[in-house]
Amino acid sequence: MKKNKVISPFKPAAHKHQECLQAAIKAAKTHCEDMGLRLTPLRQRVLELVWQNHEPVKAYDVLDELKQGHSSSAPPTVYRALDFLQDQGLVHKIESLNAYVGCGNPKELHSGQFFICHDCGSVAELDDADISGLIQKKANRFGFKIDNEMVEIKGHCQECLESGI
Amino acid sequence: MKKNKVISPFKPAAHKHQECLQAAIKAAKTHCEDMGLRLTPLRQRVLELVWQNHEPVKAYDVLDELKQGHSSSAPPTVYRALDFLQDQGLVHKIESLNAYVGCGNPKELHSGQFFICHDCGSVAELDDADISGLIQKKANRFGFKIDNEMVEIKGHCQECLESGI
DNA sequence: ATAGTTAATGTTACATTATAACATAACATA
DNA sequence: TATGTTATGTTATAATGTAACATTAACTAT
Repeated sequence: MKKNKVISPFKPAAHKHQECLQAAIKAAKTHCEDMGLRLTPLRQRVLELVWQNHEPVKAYDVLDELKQGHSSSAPPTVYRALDFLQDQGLVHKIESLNAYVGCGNPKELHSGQFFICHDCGSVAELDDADISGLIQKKANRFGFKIDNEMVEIKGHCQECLESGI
Repeated sequence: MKKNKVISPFKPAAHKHQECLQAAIKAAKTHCEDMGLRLTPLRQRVLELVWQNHEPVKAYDVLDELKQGHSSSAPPTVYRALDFLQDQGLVHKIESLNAYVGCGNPKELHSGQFFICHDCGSVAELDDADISGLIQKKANRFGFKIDNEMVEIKGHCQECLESGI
């Protein structure tokens, strides 16, 4: 098992997003089956909507799109589905944006470290054991027991820097 | 200059909060004078309210208290003051809580790393160059230029663990 | 001193994000 | 099929945050 992974790079080079999305849905299905949980059509649809691109998506934007095919949707519809997906590690919430991104790595529950480009809006997720480990070490020094870590880094991705926006 | 500081420890042992608050206000005054900025009575009052304890405070709670002596207060009153104080590094926003904490270290603009106890609600701020440096190093690997880092760690502080809540 | 300028605050209205509470429907299984 | 559990529907409202414009206070340069 690699310890430090780039879960999701910036603007994955020349990737066919349809396949990317399919893979995520498939991983989610497998994960839920393994866990004895139900990836209902509603939950799957919300997951697909979050996965439409590699940018964080707002709950109410998901809601608007969800309504197109599912007129009974209301805020709780979306928030419940997002809660479920978050609990399973299938999406992460970006706290500093009040927005959600898909995660293709539901296997091990993790928090992840997010790098958010101000220019293009896209997000890269790392799951870096060095960062987690260092934070853990620092916490140990004053007897703090970690439940959950949130690391969100804002700045400019290489591609945007190079294109000189 | 020390590189790794505990800006604000958990439940500062046997501290007289009145003095703690006074020191923060004084530091704020000095900082604003140095910068040629106005720590108006309103801004100072908001800073005092945020500093009432070492826990994150909600904007609307500040508003409620502010209204007691300043009946014309409305949401923009508080958010403007908080924006000013954040810009000056006098308070930090804890994004994962939508809440604000005072910072006694306005000198150097910094992001800080926050350790938040689920049990007692208090927050410790580190300004740890090792953590920042490591994040910086990881970012460099994929050409990401950091503007701002947010590190918010949730868990249980030593005191609460020991008291076995 | 005072007119012009900028910064700060007042005020109203509204936008965005999220949850409570209870009703109904779908599913699981004895 | 009766029964409990999980998921969804529905209404209402809470919590968080901002836009836009009016007014007041403070600063600046004559």
